[in-house]
Amino acid sequence: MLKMVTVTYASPMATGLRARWRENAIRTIQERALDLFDERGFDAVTIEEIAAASEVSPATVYRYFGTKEGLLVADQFDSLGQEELEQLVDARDPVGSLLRMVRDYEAAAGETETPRRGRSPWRRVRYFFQEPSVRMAFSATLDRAAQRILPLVTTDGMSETRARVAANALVFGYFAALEQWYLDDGVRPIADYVEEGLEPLRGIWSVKG
Amino acid sequence: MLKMVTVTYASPMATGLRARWRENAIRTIQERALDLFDERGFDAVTIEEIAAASEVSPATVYRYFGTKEGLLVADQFDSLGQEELEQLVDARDPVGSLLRMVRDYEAAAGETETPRRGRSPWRRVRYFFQEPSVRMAFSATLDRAAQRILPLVTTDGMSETRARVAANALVFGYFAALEQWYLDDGVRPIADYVEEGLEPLRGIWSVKG
DNA sequence: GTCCGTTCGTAGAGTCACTCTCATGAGAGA
DNA sequence: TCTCTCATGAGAGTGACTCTACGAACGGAC
Repeated sequence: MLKMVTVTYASPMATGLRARWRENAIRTIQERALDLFDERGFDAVTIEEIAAASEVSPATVYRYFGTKEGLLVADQFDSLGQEELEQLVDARDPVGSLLRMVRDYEAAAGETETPRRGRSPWRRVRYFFQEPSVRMAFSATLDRAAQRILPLVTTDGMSETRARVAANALVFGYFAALEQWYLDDGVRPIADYVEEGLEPLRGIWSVKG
Repeated sequence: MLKMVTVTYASPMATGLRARWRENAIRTIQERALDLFDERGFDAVTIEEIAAASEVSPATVYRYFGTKEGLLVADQFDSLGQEELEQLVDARDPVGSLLRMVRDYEAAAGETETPRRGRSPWRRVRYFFQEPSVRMAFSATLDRAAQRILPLVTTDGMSETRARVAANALVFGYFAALEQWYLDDGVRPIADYVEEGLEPLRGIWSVKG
């Protein structure tokens, strides 16, 4: 059975008590889940166990994450509003835009998270590439991202077909770069891989239609 | 629950009685399934019903197709041997190779299948883009295809990262072209969309690393 | 501080995709 | 014709995911 879900994520900077609890629960569930996955493997852990370990009901886990895979693939992209996305993406240079986003993300992550292994993002990303069903869910997220950026990477005079190809190339090219980063044990920053790997794609946006 | 499956498909030109029956069963199951899906929608049909309509046991459906989505996404690529693939793909011009494969496929399909709507490939492809879980399964197939062609599209001096990006761009670019073809109601042959859409990707293999 | 409406987590039952094991029967080879 | 092989079917089981109330606590209004 292959399910697809869209989940509403918390609004940024929630202030109420209720919202605070929610944010905390989300974090707790994700951490407990990751602990269990690391300990016994993704398939061997049930949602019920995760819920119990997080002291919430299974229904709550589904409400927050939609699917088991959603526990790992908390899609950054999906939570972005279309307007925010428009501000981030420059149709003239989508590769550069992506690169900037990756750099910003890495910088932000470097501040809040412990750099040692066993911590994010390593811990999660491992499953993206090792656990087939998670990889699939991640692919689906990227597919959705491609659809969303489609209008943003379409330059004047570019045919719709080429625009679609371009969007997919960009997004799944990022996937490829990320995988190489993972396979290299993350010795260099992700941005390096994206920059080097996607360089040839720049031609797509500088060639005449 | 998101499952991933690899299924062994029938060897080409099976000669025995047993094998013949098998091939026939596979066709029957797929057709009955498609009938039911068209009639009541993908989600509303259970494997049990498909099995009953095809006069086989549910276990057999799973044996042949692995998943419910597998009934629609009978991956052409997965059934190809690596050697065959190597003969088909020219590392100098992967886009051209893909184009040739698409043209051959369309030509072959044009002979055996009725051209009118409601017949393949239209009937099946509709689900690729409309049914989320099927779309996901198709993405996964393409992802696997990208991994398989990786060594075949790597030219001398191309870094591994760029090779990965190239493979993904090619395969998911094809996805994009196919979707545009679908959205256009298939008025022009698929090959046209692939040719036009992937044209800018040729630069990837003609640019210096 | 109290009351009310809304929101949100929980309980519980149900569906169905998918797995596994085992026994049987029918093709395939001698 | 006999036996070996192996695919099929039967049946039980697992667990992801859904749906429908229900109850409680939050937040605002006064």
